[in-house]
Amino acid sequence: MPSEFDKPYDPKEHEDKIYKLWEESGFFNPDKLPGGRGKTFSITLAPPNVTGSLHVGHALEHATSDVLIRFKRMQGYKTLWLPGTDHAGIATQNVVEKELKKQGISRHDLGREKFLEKVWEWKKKYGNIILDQMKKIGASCDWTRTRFTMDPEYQEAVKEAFLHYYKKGWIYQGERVVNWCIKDQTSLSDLELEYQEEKGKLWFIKYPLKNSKEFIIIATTRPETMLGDTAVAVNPKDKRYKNLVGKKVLLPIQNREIPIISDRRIEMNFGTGAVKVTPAHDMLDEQIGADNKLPALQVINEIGKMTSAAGQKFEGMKMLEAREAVLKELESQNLIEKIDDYPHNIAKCYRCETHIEPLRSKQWFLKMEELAKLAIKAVKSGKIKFHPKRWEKIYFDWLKNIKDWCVSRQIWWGHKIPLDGVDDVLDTWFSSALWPFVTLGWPASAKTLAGKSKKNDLETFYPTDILTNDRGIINLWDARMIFSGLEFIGAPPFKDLLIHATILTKDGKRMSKSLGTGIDPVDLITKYGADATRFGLIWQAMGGQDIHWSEEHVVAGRKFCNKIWNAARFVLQQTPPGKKSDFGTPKKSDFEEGGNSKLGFDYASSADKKILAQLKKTKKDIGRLIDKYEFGQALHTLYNFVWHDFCDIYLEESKKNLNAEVLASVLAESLKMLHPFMPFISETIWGHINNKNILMIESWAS
RNA sequence: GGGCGCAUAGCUCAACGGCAGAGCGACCGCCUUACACGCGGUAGGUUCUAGGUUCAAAUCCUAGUGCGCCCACCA
Repeated sequence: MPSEFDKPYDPKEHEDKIYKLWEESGFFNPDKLPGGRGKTFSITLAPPNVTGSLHVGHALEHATSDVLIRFKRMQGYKTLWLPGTDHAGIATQNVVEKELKKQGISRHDLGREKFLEKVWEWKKKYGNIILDQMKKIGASCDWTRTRFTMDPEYQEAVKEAFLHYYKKGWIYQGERVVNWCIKDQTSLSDLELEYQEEKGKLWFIKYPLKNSKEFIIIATTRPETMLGDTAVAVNPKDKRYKNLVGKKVLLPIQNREIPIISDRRIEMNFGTGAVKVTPAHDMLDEQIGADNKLPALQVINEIGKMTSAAGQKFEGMKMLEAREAVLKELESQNLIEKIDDYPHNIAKCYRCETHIEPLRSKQWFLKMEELAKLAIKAVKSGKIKFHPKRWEKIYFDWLKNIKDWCVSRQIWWGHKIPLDGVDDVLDTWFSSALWPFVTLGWPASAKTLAGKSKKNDLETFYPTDILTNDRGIINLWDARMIFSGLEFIGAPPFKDLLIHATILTKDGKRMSKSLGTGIDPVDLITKYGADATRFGLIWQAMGGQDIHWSEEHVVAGRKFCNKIWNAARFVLQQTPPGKKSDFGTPKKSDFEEGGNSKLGFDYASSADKKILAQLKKTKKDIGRLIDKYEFGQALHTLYNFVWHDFCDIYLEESKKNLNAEVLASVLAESLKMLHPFMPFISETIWGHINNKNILMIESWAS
């Protein structure tokens, strides 16, 4: 009886040791796993950004992936869970810039090369913190295969992918109004915006008609852009303005003649039904401008200041200063009809929260039409299944209304666009989209397929079995991985896409680091242990439903650990030292009449028979539930069996009427079932009752 | 503006057409030799509201209220 059993279970005494044991065994690596293992089971980790540390949502994701991997490993699959991190372009550039700002340095002071060195330093430090956090929660990833989205091989792969599209004619350069962040100095995709309601105003401005004393009144939230107006537009069905279409107005301040045109996209019910058209600073206006062959006048530049086209009076002013100046001027000319309060959504950069300035700019685009079709078909046909199914809708809605993907970014940290004379980098999601196959060796592996006796990773593990992530990146990442996999490999990157619960704060708000509402899983692990943390997360995240964070379940997990610990202690007390071999596992025949092992049915009491039957059922149920990704249900079932059926009833019974063999084997089987969920404590106890194998690779079926 | 999700015990959540459950907390007994991170017991619910379908509704339908999320070019 080891003395450590004399105290309550203390995870700190065991977890690091156990993790080291697993790592040294080599069994995280599928190539080192014993046995035949014809079937494979693979997951590529959703690579966390190297921007900082993980939160409790990641921990849930990693705990559930680890349940699957450990379960399948014990079931005899050749299991690979491939880890890594993402360079996360703008996000990482931003945090490093912030860090430098504390020292009073900007990235421009350093210059591109020196700045990138700093980012690499950051990556080295924080990339490792993230991976260490994963180890703490017990993730059984194959660390020998760890990848980073900027590894040299990865850079080659991104180049290959880009050029593949380029040769197909799907990459083109276009000058368009894009979402421009005036702080980060880069374009952003629609998916990289966040909207925030602000108390704005709606200004009603009188535009004088040419050769007339009359006005047409337009409504706008952005009066400063009027300096770049090249038309006024109304709906063709709008009777109020029918006789004005085709006439001209004299644009105030600029004294420029601009036409009144009609366009069906104009909403009659908004404002006055007449709209100023500024093709250089609004996406809809740009389209209207293109359809009506209007010129585009850029009056705001990429740093958010007025250009010479805005007129001498305004040139060099910041956008908001210009707004005041323009309004003052209009006021003095008595051209403001009225001002309404108008709360509306303002687009902001999702990384730095600066207002987005729609701006005309030369960017690289990837044609999406064919790729979107591929992605739609893969899910429609059932090759890829969403869990829960309803998330498909988010995916289809986006793909069906897809716009070409602006893949260029004007930042420094990222994959360079592999064309001569272009110093832009690629959208970070362009490289993430290739993750499931580049991490398995594409494109090099794809070229060396023929004639090899040993299969390479891509052949062996692609398509992966399941991917799990938060609903927030269904389109940003999942959709793009799906069409990339289909385009480059000819097969979807995974079979199942599991959208897990989003963990909200107790009062239902999104967890956010900046708001200080995030919870660090490492704090929980320190306080309660990794198994308890895993237990709490899985226990609470029953289905795909959002959950309000609640630490009580982690408390329950800690208590459960102690319960298991003490049950093991009791069983060890009932078994004389040196009789480790008695902890065999029941065989199929043990559950059947006529079985002749000493655990056998015929030898057992009714209590023995009952617990063996309950064990058999529990094991079956748990296997079925894990395969359905119902981890919470599986854990509840297991908890009920271990605590109530085994400890409360059978253990008590065995105090009166001991069958040491049955007692020991039920403990052994319980540990196996517990292992995917609570790997540390189960492995620790296993070490005391069995000296042949480590539990991690014990056979589930037995 | 459109779409989706949620509303069940004090709190966090199960149950998805057939007697409403768990964890945490509360209360009352117990240091019963595995475990007080425990054991035994108790209290606590008109399942958001109003209708409807059904022999039967927390569960299905309709409308409403509240909360959360996503999408969208009403400037």
